Amino acid sequence: MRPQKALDKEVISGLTKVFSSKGYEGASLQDLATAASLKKASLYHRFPNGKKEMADAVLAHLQAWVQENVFDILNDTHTKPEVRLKTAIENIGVLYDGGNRTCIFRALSMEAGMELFGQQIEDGMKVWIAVFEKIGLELKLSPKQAKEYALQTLIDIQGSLILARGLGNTGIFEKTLMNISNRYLK
Amino acid sequence: MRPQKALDKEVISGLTKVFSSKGYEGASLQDLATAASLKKASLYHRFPNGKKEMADAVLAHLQAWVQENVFDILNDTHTKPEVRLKTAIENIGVLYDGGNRTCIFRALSMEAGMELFGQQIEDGMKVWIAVFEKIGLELKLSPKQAKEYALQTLIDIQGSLILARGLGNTGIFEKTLMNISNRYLK
DNA sequence: GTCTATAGCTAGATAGAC
DNA sequence: GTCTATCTAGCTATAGAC
Repeated sequence: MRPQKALDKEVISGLTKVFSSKGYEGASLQDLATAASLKKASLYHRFPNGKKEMADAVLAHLQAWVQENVFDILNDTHTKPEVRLKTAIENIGVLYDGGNRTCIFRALSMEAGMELFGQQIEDGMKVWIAVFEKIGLELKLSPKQAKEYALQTLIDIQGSLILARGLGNTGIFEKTLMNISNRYLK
Repeated sequence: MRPQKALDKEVISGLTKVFSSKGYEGASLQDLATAASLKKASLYHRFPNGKKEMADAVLAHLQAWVQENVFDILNDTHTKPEVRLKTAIENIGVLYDGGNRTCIFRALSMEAGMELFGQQIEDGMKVWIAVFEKIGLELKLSPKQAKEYALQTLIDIQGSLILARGLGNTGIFEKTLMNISNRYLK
């Protein structure tokens, strides 16, 4: 075997950028290979099932990052909930590169993507909602309020990312993250 | 000349559905032709500059609809602002088919689309914000609040559309429209 | 494990009959 | 104005050398 040219992490990182910015159909194998610093055939060696498997790997990688840096933080009952919330929201800022990166759910939820990833997107969103609902309860919100705040948190993140991109103004996203925090902690 | 087979309105309607649901790259000429009840070559007769011109026509058509059914309503100073707002929000519900339809800005704002439509999306969003800012002032909000409410209105619409689609639950969108209304009129 | 080369197909777009 | 037929370029994916 020839030596491994690109590290797995670099490959996934490149694929993530392409899928996030171009969507599933918009991402060509040529784009993906270039971003991964590999030739197309080498990508197929690592992902024998092709493009779908590459996107699955990206989703899994992001899911693991979010689990570690958002969900586990929010669920860490050894820390005060106010601190957990602040840290988690900071990490959400990192996840979306301060408003410069599109959410993968959005990128993969155009029609063709919905058929392939619809279930994963739905399940993923439900976990986000459940985790924010839980921290809301720990912050002494009523069950109804906790549910509403959790939904509004996701709406704010997704909506502000779209506006930030459309207006070319990442400040909208950063401001929205602050609003989310203030809503819980006021 | 042979008789016109499909009315302009039906053609635009078909193209709109395809671009909205599949995005710019995801929409193939075959998809577009089928939805327009025409063959590919006939589409090119109506849109000599191809796919880009078709998407431009869809954008222009939606813009005109929004102008008439949202912006003009909100700006109609012969009616009380409370009534204008309610009517405009109802029409936004119609525009997005109660949460079933994706916003065209979102569908066209993946990377390839941003290069082609970025300016139109930015300009379009700015008009939305300006119009909602104006109605906020008429409803006696402070200038700062009017600006914030207008931004939040767009964030809520875009975000709730994404959640509605991702979760397969249009109720989230309908609920959010009510929240927008209540925020202004409380 | 990475590469060059290429198969097989579909994309966007065009020519020309009617 | 609509159609069938076709072009070229790009797509996803594979074969096989190293």
